[in-house]
Amino acid sequence: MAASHPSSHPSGGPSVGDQRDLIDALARTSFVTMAVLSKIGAEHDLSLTQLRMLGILRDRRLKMSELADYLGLDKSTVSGLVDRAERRGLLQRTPNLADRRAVDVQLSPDGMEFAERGAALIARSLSPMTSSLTPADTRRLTALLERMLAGETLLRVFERLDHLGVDGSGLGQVGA
Amino acid sequence: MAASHPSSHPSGGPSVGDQRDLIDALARTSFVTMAVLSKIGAEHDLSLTQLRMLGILRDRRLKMSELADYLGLDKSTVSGLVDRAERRGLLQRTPNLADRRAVDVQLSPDGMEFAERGAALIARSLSPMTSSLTPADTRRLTALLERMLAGETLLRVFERLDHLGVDGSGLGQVGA
DNA sequence: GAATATAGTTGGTAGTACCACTTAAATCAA
DNA sequence: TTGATTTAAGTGGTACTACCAACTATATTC
Repeated sequence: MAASHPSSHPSGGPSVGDQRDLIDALARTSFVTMAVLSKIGAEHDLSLTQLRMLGILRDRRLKMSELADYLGLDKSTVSGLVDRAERRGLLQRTPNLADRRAVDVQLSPDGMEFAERGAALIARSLSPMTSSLTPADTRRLTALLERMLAGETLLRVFERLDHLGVDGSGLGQVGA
Repeated sequence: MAASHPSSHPSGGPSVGDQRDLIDALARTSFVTMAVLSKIGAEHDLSLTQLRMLGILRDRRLKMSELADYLGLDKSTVSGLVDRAERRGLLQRTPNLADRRAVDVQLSPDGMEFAERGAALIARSLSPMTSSLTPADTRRLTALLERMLAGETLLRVFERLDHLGVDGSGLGQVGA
């Protein structure tokens, strides 16, 4: 995760080194961000995944399988996640009216309040990191990240990964 | 995870809205980055944590407890992680010469090669996202992230979280 | 040299996440 | 319209992650 290479790149090249630097910075940023999120979750007995689930359900009511798609997880995994969250009173299952096989999931009033306060708490916990920037840099960084993310969704990212031969050119097999 | 608020902020204010925008962008970026990392790991039977461990050990040889600190995990958790990685031949435990209680961990030759190829693969997999930026923006974004991260380590972040009363002003208790 | 602390491991528990399988409902086809 | 297939959700089983409490062996301190 820590690159070391000449920071200038060969004359006409596509700035491979710069890309590597950015990727390193992204990875580090992400680990820090995730660590904060997961720590805050842990303080309230919520895993990152549960946190994410609440975040997604904050402004949506979804069928189980849709929720699984959003999270990028197997349906059976989501069954378990929803079970536990329902047991804690954070969300509710209700039968889907249009399709009697399907089950809708939505936050309970308690869950909604919990999610609201959680979002505020997360913002507050990350702000020490973000506030080390000047206001102008803050806006610049946000703009750049948004430009980079434009049109990116987990689904699209995964599709690329599937198609672009992660396997074919992969790591080979070392262990069992 | 998706904010919606007026993008300009009241005259003299400390740009609370801008901070929120940045935090949103960071969270989204992190989820995408993590999703890619964990997908690639999964293709090769490595969890995010294992991936991270290999990344850390790529240019370091550490005692178990130091590794635990780097990862922010309990020592017993790291015992298990190292067990499994060792079983796959990715790393080796060797007794520490200076302290006979301690155990050093380092990548095996296989593990080193694995980690090298993994780093390259990760770079390739994230590059579709990063390459949507112009070379100049790539460098700008990297610089801003690095400025933000300057002096940030997981330890410092966690310390702040501990001291800054995440509990006191937290979410209250809703579930069990 | 005895009390205490530290390094690492073990055992136990809860949660995450997968796959293969099952059941019920919906859709498609002959 | 019945019969085959697909789809939604959940079960059971396994492996891994991560924690805590307890334990062993070595270090440090008094």
